[in-house]
Amino acid sequence: METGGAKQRILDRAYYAASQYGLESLTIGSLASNLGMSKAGVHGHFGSKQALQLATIRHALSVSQRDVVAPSDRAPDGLPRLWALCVALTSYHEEIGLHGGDFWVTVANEYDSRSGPVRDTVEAIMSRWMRRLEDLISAAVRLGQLTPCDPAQLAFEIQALLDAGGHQGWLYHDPKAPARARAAIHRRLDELRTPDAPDLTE
Amino acid sequence: METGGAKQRILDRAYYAASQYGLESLTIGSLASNLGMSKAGVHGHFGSKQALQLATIRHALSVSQRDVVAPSDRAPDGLPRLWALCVALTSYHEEIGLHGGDFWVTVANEYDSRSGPVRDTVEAIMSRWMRRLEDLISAAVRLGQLTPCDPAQLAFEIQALLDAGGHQGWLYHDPKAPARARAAIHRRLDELRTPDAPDLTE
DNA sequence: CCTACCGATCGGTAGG
DNA sequence: CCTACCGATCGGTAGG
Repeated sequence: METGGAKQRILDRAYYAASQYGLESLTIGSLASNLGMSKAGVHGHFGSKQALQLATIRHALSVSQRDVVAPSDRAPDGLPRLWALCVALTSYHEEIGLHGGDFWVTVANEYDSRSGPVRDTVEAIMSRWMRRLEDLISAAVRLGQLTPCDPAQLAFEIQALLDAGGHQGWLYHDPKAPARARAAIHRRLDELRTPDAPDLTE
Repeated sequence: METGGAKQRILDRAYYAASQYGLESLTIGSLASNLGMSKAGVHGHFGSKQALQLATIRHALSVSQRDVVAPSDRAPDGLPRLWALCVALTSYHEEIGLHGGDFWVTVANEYDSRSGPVRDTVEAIMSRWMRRLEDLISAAVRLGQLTPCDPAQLAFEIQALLDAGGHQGWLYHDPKAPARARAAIHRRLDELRTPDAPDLTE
């Protein structure tokens, strides 16, 4: 069970390419030539282009889990963890500033009007992410950190700002976009925060 | 100068397809077969695929101008016009619920990490749109309808919510997304509104 | 607007 | 993992 093998190299490259151009425009041929391999060599690791797309999604999921979700899970449940998650993601958007767009923003938009197994997988993962935001909001209300509100509505707004932070920065070559998203989320959470809730540290 | 000719039929179809799948996956062959024409017949109207993409963008611009921007321009300058524009766009997102995604949301995300003439055209148009939002915000402040704020920051937030209203509804099959966007923008503008500014009619 | 074609590239397979 | 293929489709052209 080697993790640095050829399959991982292929997935790293596919993840990198899909973050910029999406999963539909991935081609086995260009992936192979970028890696100095033959088409059949790449193809054989997955069996079909769709299997490669699904494997790339799973790879992206493990990267996000490791780099964004897991660190923020060390913060206390409720408002601190919600805010830590937003800071982690917007900071991640700032860091990847030189190597292409955000995988999930790109792919979620690519598949929102499509159908098929790849779209269904993307939707399931994004739904789980929205559920996470809503659960953290509900916990924050239950813990008396946020005044009661509609978790689905607030999660929609937070996700809108996070997406825009990972997208508008690219379209307008504006490196301040993630910070704008973070500031807007901060203000929104701060106005819903109860007087004795913990501060939102920047 | 006939406006209902073959070229318009091609552009209508290309606009429809690109709203769902983007401009990169447009193919002259599938466009031709959808329209009952030959590939060369479609190709001849534009001369190149890139010219077809650019013509489709111009077509989309005239549709948006007619259906979204022009009606809201009849509202008074400043806050009423800004709010009318947001209502017009989110209402449009609700209406197109059955025939594919929003062209600009799809295309802006498709090209945010790409380069080339098509991307440059998309960026220029989206920048002009952001400028419109910022100018309406500045006017509202100047007219004493909004308390002073950073127009670029508020425009970022409004655009984030508008985009999400046109995207999350598709990804999650949730027809309430445009209304969520409208409600969030309404609340944000209402909290910045001065006491004697005109009401934001729903 | 059409038919008939061009070279390039697509995903995928055979055989090793 | 490779070479050598397959049929299909890509954008584009010639000629009418």
